[in-house]
Amino acid sequence: MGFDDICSSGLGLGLGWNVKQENFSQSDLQQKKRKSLVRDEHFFPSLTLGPSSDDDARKAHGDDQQASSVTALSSFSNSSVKKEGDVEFDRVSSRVGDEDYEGCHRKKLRLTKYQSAILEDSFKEHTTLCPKQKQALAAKLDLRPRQVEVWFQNRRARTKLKQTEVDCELLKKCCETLTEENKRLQEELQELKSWKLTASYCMQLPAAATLTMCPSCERVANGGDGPPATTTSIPFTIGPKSHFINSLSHPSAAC
DNA sequence: CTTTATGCCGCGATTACCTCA
DNA sequence: AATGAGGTAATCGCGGCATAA
Repeated sequence: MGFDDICSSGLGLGLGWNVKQENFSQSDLQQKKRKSLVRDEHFFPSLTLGPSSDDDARKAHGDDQQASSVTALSSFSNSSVKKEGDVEFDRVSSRVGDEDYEGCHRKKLRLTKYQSAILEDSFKEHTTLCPKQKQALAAKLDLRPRQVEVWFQNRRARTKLKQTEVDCELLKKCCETLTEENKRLQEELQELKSWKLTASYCMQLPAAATLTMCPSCERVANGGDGPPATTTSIPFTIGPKSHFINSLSHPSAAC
């Protein structure tokens, strides 16, 4: 990968979040729309009591993992009942969740392959969900909407983390390339400086003694012995940079 | 029009659980 | 069997935004 490749990769030094921020700004728009939706629509969380539905769902999905007791930890509580029918119901109940978990530590749900696959597919389509989509997805996967919401949040976080790592790597490479370039330019500058010294020294000497012949292209400058066939009337002048620098350091490689 | 209160949502940081080597 | 590491679901707290009063 060359320097140009790296620098044209669209990566800015501000850590290129362009794509993602686009996504988020879109989601912001969605969010704004959503907020107006929320007030007009009523979502009714699907409450299940006991683990049976979970088991059924897992059987139906051909799950190979043990059914967790998540449903048993569902948002069924006094506070939940009070807020049933409220849009905020699921979120509020889940945030009060720890108290609902019968005073025990939280259990951890392990998503099935089927659930993960569906969620992944959905994430590919849109990284954020409107309440309707969330509700539908939750119903489809037999999860609580809050769980779907959490999954999307964590998924976004993982994506961002991965992207950060990728950007970090690119920046590292970019830094290495620039360091190399800097080193090369420093060396070139040194050569130019040393040539300048040499040139100013030569200018102080008689032309005949110094300007004889370019060792590479064999062009003779004013030597004073009459013009040979290949002689030009142009004094030995500075050639193109590369020629000149090379002829100083590696005379044989010049021209 | 401005201010204040409220609700909703996403995010970052963190915790807690689970699996696997 | 014990254990440490890694993955990830779940929680907490905060800030931004929209809306109603």
